[in-house]
Amino acid sequence: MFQLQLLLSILTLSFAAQSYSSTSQFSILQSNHHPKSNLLSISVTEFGAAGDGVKYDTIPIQKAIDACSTIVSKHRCPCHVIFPPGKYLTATVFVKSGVVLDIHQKATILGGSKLEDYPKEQSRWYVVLAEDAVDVGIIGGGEINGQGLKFVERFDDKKNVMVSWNHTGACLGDECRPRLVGFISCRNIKVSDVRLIEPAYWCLHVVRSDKTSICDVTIYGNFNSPNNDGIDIEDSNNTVITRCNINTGDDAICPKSSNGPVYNLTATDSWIRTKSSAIKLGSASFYTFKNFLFDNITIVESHRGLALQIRDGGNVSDMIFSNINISTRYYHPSWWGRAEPIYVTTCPRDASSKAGSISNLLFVNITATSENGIFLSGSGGGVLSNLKFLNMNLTYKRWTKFPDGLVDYRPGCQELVKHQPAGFMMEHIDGLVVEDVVMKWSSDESMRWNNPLDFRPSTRQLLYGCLSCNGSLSEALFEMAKQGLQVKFKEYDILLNECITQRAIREGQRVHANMIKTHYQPPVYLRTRLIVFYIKCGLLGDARWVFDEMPQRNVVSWTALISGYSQKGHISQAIHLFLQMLTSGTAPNEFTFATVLTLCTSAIGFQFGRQIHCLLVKSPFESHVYVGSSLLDMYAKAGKVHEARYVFENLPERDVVSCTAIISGYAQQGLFEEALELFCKFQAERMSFNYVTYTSVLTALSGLAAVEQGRQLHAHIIRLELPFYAVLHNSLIDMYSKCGKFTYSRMIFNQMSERTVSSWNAMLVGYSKHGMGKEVVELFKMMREEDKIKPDEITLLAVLSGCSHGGMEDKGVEIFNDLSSGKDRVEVSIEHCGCVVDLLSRSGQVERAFQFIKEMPFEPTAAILGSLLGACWAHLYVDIGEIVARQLLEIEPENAGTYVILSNMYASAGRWEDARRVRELIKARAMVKESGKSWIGPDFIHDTEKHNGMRTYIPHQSLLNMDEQRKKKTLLHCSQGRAQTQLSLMIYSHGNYW
DNA sequence: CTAGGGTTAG
Repeated sequence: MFQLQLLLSILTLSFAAQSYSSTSQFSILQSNHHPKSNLLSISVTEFGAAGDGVKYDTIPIQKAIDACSTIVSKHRCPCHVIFPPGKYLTATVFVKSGVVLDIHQKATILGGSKLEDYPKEQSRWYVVLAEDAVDVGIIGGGEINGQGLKFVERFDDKKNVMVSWNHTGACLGDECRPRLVGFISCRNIKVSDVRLIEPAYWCLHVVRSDKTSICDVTIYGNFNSPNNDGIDIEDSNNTVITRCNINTGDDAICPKSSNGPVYNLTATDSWIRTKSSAIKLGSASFYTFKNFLFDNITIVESHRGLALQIRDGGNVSDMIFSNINISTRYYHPSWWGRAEPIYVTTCPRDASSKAGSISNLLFVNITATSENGIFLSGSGGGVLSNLKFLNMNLTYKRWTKFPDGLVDYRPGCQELVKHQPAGFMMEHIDGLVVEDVVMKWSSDESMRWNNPLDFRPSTRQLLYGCLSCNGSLSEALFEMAKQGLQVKFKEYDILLNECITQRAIREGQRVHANMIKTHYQPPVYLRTRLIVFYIKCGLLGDARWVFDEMPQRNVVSWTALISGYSQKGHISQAIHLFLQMLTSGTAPNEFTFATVLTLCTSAIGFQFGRQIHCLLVKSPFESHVYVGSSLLDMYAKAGKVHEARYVFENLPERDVVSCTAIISGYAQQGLFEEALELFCKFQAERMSFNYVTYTSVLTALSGLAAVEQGRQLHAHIIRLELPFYAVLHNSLIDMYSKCGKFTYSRMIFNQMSERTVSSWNAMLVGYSKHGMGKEVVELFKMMREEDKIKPDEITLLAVLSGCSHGGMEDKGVEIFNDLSSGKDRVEVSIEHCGCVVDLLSRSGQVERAFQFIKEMPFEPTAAILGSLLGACWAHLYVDIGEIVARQLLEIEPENAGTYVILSNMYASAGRWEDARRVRELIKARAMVKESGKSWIGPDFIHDTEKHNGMRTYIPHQSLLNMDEQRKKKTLLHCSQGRAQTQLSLMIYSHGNYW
């Protein structure tokens, strides 16, 4: 099989190399640099190219190419366009069939940085581009330079920020940069003996092409530029890459199957250095990769060596990697890769992605020195099959100090997964041959790799098989049915685990049924697994049934069920269950606390949350990170940011979630500067973030209308190549919209693969806030026509307020009528009614507004009546105005403004006497606006407070500050009062924590 | 075995 594949690859190699000369039968080429015959070569200088690096030579170069093209069709032979020594500044030049760019060793084609000179379609932004052409090439020993740094934002490792962002306003982020050299739908391509330098984006891009030979090409891209891939072979077949030297910031050789398969790719005798993956298969690839050979390749100082990251479906098979020398190391964790010499995965990008398959890989004669191990992870739906590792020499040692070395990077599959490093990390593999593999560890103690081979559970099943042959659930179930009574703990455990990971409802039910049928009495552990299984499958009732039937329960069973209720939003049931748990005498653990505290984030739950905190103080879990983030989040959500911060500062350990929780705590309370300050602080401390952090930071930036910083953060987010998260996009939309940058927000909105109601709302609110009534109405119309997402209260509020401020009064009323009845009915609140009154008032329909107030199911607020009173004055509805003013004065008798409007209205209507009377009234009552009073007290109520007639104990500031000894004493003291609520009883009735 | 942070309005 493999021999055959090798043969195929070699055949491809010779075929592609010969194809050019076979078509150029008339070629009698002269020496490249001293052309004697003008017939077969044309110099760009003949068409007026200056080559001074200043003046744009786009037109002369194109004329030379076109002239050459004419020669090609006339004489049916190839024609060379010669670039003599010099610097030729240019925007896109289009290479035609039969034309070869022949660049002198001392000549450079320089990509211009003015994007307006490039073609209209961004898809054609290349410095050199061939489309639908045959027999094309670039040769001659010269250079094509994309001047990437003039376009690109760079990542500054030291400062951990992006710098020098360039864009034109017509485009955003990645799209603002031309690629360097492109061949689209071409055949017989030869790129040989050229230097491709500093691309602004991808460097050499071959798309939907056939028979390409790339040899003796040097590629250099700035190490800190994003997306400057070396060679991208997209939907193209029969490609040979040989004797190339690639030193660039992003993936060096990157086959992509975006719209079609990639067959027969050979890369040999090359040298690669990259801050990303040296060889990467599977960046947004959906189709087949087959018959690839990589031989005699040296990879140095890269962030990942050989990477097969099949995250979007597609089948990969028959690959050989032979004679490869790899060194991989850590760089900043925001770059792809974690120093794995070999990385193979089929983890889908996100829940909606198809799982691809990978089979028949041969790694032979591989030497690697790396800071991390080999990572082989299939996924539930995409097992890796038939992997062979022969004759490998692996050395593991660390020589850099970048963090997060113990975390593998599987975006979209399970997010970041912490694990001990291993020589080979393996998961979901079927068929593995390892022969003559030597692994050595450096003596450095810090590595502590005592697990050369780590088989994750799924792999163990497949390899050692208990019940299951080949890991197939249906076969395992068949076996289970056959064995009946014989099935015991271990088998049930494996089966249930598989059912849980695959969310296989029917299968899990059969396992459960088998237990019942055979009168098997599952131990607490297995019953708990059943609970988890039912919860994961959304069958809460069944989970509860298993729980209720349990003869004994442990903390895990309780916590699992509480969490199940919590996830489904059944807050009170969850709280009730927790109280039952306490009554039963089961001590909560850190998992329970982390779960239960999240139940207290609503206003109703806060009192309860404080009591949990009391309980926590006595437990050993007060300073646990997970518990701490829940706790601080609870305080923050209750508006108590100081307490939240206090909890945060006292956590002995911080992580992304706790840091994000405190940032978003500030942001949600409108303390945007504080949120940003913390974010910057964490950044300086090299804390790692994730999309949730960025979402919260964007909220803060949006609140401050800080577009510039928002844009920088956006650039940074793009660079991270995160999988799609709607919430993150929604925050971006909100940020740009609030700042009035609708080109950006709308572009993000339009490009979203899946929108949520918040996406629409963020857009609508933006338009509304900027008084763009027409846009509001149009977008809302689109939302209704698309009919995918149901509008909610916020949608209605945004639309109504947008219409009222954007001169679309009638439309607003119409939409209100639509949404306050019918199938997509929205719960109407007093705010909505206020908007409607405003709409009617503004359009002069004072009587209708008045009628509406009478009929609406709320008592009108002063603001609503005030807006109507204003309209009465403006449109001189004195009778209604008098009634409204009276109502208003009942609510706010001391509001002088009401009298003033009333008096003015009388005056406008010529009722001078009434006007004077009202003015007298103002004077007589000597109305002065009273200054506000309030009672300011400590946030933490001292000692006890009355609550529902019961006494409950609340932690107060002094308690938080106390040392352990005093804390206990105080609590003990508290516990002497025994008339507490049910919970308080639990807390204090024991001297120690259970 | 069980656990924490997230978008839109006011």
